Amino acid sequence: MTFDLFDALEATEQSQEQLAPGAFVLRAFALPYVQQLLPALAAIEQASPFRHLITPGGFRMSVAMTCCGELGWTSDRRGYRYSAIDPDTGRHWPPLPTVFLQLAQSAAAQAGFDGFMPEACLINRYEPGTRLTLHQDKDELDYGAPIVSVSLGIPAMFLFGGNARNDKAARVPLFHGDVVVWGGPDRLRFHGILPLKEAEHSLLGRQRINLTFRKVA
DNA sequence: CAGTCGCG
DNA sequence: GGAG
Repeated sequence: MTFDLFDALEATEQSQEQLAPGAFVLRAFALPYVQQLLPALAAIEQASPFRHLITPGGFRMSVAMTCCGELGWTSDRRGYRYSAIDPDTGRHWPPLPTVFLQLAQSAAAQAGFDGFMPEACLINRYEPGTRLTLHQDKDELDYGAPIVSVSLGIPAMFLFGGNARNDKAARVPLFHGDVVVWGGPDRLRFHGILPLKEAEHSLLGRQRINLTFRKVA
């Protein structure tokens, strides 16, 4: 039988780790919000279903994505962009639920970023095998605001790299309820997710949901 | 190059 | 031969 610490670990008490001067892992920070988060997520998914985006290179992303908020992030052969309209439905993205905003603002403040006002929340759905290669979040006009990233469901190995693609990336296991916040001098750090291991979560099944909050403009 | 692939 |  195979078994390791990565499979067994899951933070149940809140704690804080500093990855860099402007980057923090807030363990279990989102747990008090989960009961309200999940029904809000179900409503968003019904209005703007998850879809696999195509990169400018013509490849299908393994993560399934949707968005909520005034603006949503999308990609196609023409490039990456933020849009007020969901290109799949032709309608506005669902509004940012109050509980989403409360969680994002309190996590940002906990990491030292007061007054965070995101207008976009990108929602990524991972299944075992799904990955996100090293990239920068640089489609926003405002790099003064941090990125707030919430993990729900099965664990994932987060890669936190440097400001250059070839910089060696730190590996940070992320579990249900963990929140990562990075901004200031670390706002443009490369980051990604290794292919997820097979796992099952009691609330979310064989999936990981990631909420990423950004101030776009 | 938010991708896959080849190489080592 | 597999992971990164």
